[in-house]
Amino acid sequence: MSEATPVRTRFAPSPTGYLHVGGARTALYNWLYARAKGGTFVLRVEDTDAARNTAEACQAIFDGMNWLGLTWDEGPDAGGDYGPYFQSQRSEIYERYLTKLTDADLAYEDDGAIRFRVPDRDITVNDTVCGSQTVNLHQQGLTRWDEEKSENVAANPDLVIRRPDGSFIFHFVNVVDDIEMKISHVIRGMDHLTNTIKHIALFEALGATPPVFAHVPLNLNADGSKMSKRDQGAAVGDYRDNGFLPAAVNNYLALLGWSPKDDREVFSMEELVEAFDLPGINQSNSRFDYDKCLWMNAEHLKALPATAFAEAAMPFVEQAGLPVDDDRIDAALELVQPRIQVLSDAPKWISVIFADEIEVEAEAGAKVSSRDDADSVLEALSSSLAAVSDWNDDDIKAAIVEAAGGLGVKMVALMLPCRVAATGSASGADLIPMLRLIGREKVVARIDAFRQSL
RNA sequence: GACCCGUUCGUCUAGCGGUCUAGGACUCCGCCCUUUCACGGCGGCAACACGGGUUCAAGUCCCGUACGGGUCGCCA
Repeated sequence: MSEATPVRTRFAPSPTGYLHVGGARTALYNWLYARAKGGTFVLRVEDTDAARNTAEACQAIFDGMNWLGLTWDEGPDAGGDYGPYFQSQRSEIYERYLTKLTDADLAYEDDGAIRFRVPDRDITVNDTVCGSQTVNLHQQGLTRWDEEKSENVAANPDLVIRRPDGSFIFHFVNVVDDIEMKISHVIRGMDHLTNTIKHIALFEALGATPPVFAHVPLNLNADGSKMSKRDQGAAVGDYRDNGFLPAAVNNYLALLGWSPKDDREVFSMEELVEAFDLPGINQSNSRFDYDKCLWMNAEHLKALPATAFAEAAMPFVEQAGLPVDDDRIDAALELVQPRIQVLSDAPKWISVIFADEIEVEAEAGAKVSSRDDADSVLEALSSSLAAVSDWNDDDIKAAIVEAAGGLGVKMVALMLPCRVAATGSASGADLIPMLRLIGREKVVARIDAFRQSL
């Protein structure tokens, strides 16, 4: 029977001006589940709080989801049979459902507002992640916690579903929309778990069968605090700007609160769809680990074909003002692909190839200049490299070996001085290919200049 | 305050009564590889919140405590 019910999941964000990673993960789980089950993923914008909802705020959500590749089958722009997909445009539907309630005497007016008559009986939610719990809302709602007084005060257990100004309350529209949009599975944050009892009461009062619920644990900062907009890694847009791959972010987010139950960690989107299922969702909150997210991105970067990597890196190269038409760009990118963690690192690593002048980092420079033989080492390097007629990797290496031989030291001893003098840094991409790309004249000139500065 | 959910290495997690002297991953450290820098390979440090039960046997089941999170709105 349930097999016959088509899977329809939804992500219902409220436009806040950015897509939060917590929201993105919820969206991902809904998307993944719909894809895995051959179902439909619906995007619905919960913009009933008109004051703070703007077109730009909505666009930020769409941009974030599009970047992640979490495309929706129904929703804004995509259309669908159950629109409109903005709650602000669905008042007529809500009025119709409200009439159902009032006609059945399940709602009544109270001081201009309208309240739903909460039933005085046990209601049970069977959550896929958290198990089942039973509550009598009527009895529990008799008192309520007063924040200012710090004590419980008498309360009306009946739920306000429409304000005196005619606007509807979240709990009501949320349920109505899920009924109207034929949502089969509600996958959302654990913060809604307790509210779900209210929702079920509403579903039942409206004569609808509640969907399957799966409340996923929350993501917190590394220190256990709540993630807010300013926190590192909180906004999806930052990942795009910092050179993360969407697949890597999805991969990391998927693993934060869900596990395939084996030792696999690096997944493509297709593999994620294949492996994802509701029982794999964990029950406890998790903390965001930016380092591991970086590692994940590096893994995805390394797995990219060289052309795809170059394509992904190019915007960052261009933004840094590097000569994108230079024929050494592709070779340079190939050199850094296995080494960088985020695409935005690429320009830093390769800019030294194209720069007219370089600045030697103080710490790196000191490592070389503090050596007694610094001057003779640099001189040997300079003259040896200057004499290379065919500037290729083998001959460059041979020249360094030769310089070392002349000084009676191993080649290894010259690598760091050479790197620092030619690139200005003690670390970076594979040195000999780097020297090749920089070019003989520049390499020699830089070594000489560094020697002068000693 | 009431109610709800949770608690395995610093972090993400595997574990669904014996195979756990608790496995994998990130981070950190060491070794190897190597022309440097990295990658990679190998190895190391590091956890069952606490207390009671149940059981021949508990990380795994039950109860309590502590801690963390959430909900109690005419916010979403």
